[in-house]
Amino acid sequence: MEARIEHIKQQLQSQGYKLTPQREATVRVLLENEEDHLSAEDVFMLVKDKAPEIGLATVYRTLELLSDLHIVEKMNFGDGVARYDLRHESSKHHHHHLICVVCGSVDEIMDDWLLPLEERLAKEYHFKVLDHRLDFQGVCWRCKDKEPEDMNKK
Amino acid sequence: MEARIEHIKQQLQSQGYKLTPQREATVRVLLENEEDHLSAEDVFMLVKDKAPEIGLATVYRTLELLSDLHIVEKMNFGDGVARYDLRHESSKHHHHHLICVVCGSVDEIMDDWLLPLEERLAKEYHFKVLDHRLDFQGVCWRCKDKEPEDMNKK
DNA sequence: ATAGGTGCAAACTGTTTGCAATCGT
DNA sequence: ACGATTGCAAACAGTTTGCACCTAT
Repeated sequence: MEARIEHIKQQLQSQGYKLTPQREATVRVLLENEEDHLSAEDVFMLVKDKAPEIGLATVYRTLELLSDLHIVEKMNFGDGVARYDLRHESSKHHHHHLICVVCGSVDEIMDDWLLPLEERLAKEYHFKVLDHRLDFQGVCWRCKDKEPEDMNKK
Repeated sequence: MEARIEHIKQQLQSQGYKLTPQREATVRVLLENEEDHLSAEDVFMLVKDKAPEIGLATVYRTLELLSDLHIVEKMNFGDGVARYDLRHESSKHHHHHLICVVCGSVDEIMDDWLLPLEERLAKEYHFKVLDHRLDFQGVCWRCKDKEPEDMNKK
């Protein structure tokens, strides 16, 4: 964990940015919630525990910066709220999301199932794929047992 | 075209809603721009030609209503703007998007390539898929020839 | 008359920005 | 001292909502 912070610090410094206390606190929150797809507001509230004086704008600026440096990934499920995830060190991992329409949970699956499709796209549509995202809406295993009372969204 | 409006009218009426002139004008705009992924503001401006007195709120309400009835699909590429598309009559078609990072164009491909994956999800993750979306970011055939000068986003 | 629908303006939400104060080197 | 960074508040964009009016039954 310290090693990963150190690594991020170097990434920042190599681009002329500093790892300020606020930025470090933000990164730590992201590290501690790596699987959670936090919104900026979520991050803000968690960071306040570590650095109570921080402002929401700083969190936004930090997340934006980290996103520009491809240290975090900014994503966006259809609800108009940006969510942020630390990118995993190795490989441009493509994660896919299982979004439960009942409880709102977002699980991740990491397999890269789409390589064959990308090849097909290149061939049939002459489209050069740089990245992709794949989200499934449905019912997660946790909710599948409960009675299906409220399956209509909102 | 008139037939499709008639069909939508019946869908509305079967749920107790009316096809008011404003709603009809909105639907016509969607029909005339079926491939365009219009934002609410786009729709608003186009509808004003047909029904100048219409308010933006009505457009939002209409799009929301049509979305609830699954007549249009509300979608959202990462830019914080909701976009709307008429759903194609037949089948719950899953369209996938080819988003060009150079020119911003959004092409659609209609094939349903993911059925095998959905089966695998059910088996391996016990996730019941209701819908999915798949977007590819990359370079479209139109831009691929031009020199690759400006590949950095924003 | 009554319920649904509309236009307008105000409210709200998530995000960005201007700016003066502050920090680290 | 200098440029980068911060906190705050105000600005912003897209969307939603409250409400009085309207319009078909």
